[in-house]
Amino acid sequence: MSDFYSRVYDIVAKVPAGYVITYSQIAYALGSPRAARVVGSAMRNAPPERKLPCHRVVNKNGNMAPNHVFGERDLQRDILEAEGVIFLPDGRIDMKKCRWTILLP
DNA sequence: ATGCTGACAGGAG
DNA sequence: ACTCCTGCCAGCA
Repeated sequence: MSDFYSRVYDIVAKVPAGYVITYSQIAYALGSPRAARVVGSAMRNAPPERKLPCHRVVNKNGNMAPNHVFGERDLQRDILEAEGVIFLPDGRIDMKKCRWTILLP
């Protein structure tokens, strides 16, 4: 596993239940603000043994990853709702209230 | 080894 | 407001 991926996982692991974080936030925290895409790849290749809360990683619009990634349609949404994440009437996450801010070293 | 792809996002036209 | 182009980096053909 690359160092970059490991750091991504490390950050994702720190996101508490009831909050979400964006791909770009993670990329920024890693020193590569434009590597949001790589963060997505990292999630796709996420090692199950780390039991990462990948459902808490969303895009800046407050939308979750395409349904096909989690297998079942809208599964990610169900999990997030169960954790206390607030959804807007249009089906997007209320980023204003649920966005987690990374504690920078 | 070379090149294309992708759970994204920001800047330019 | 919307479309296109580019950055980033591990995987896979």
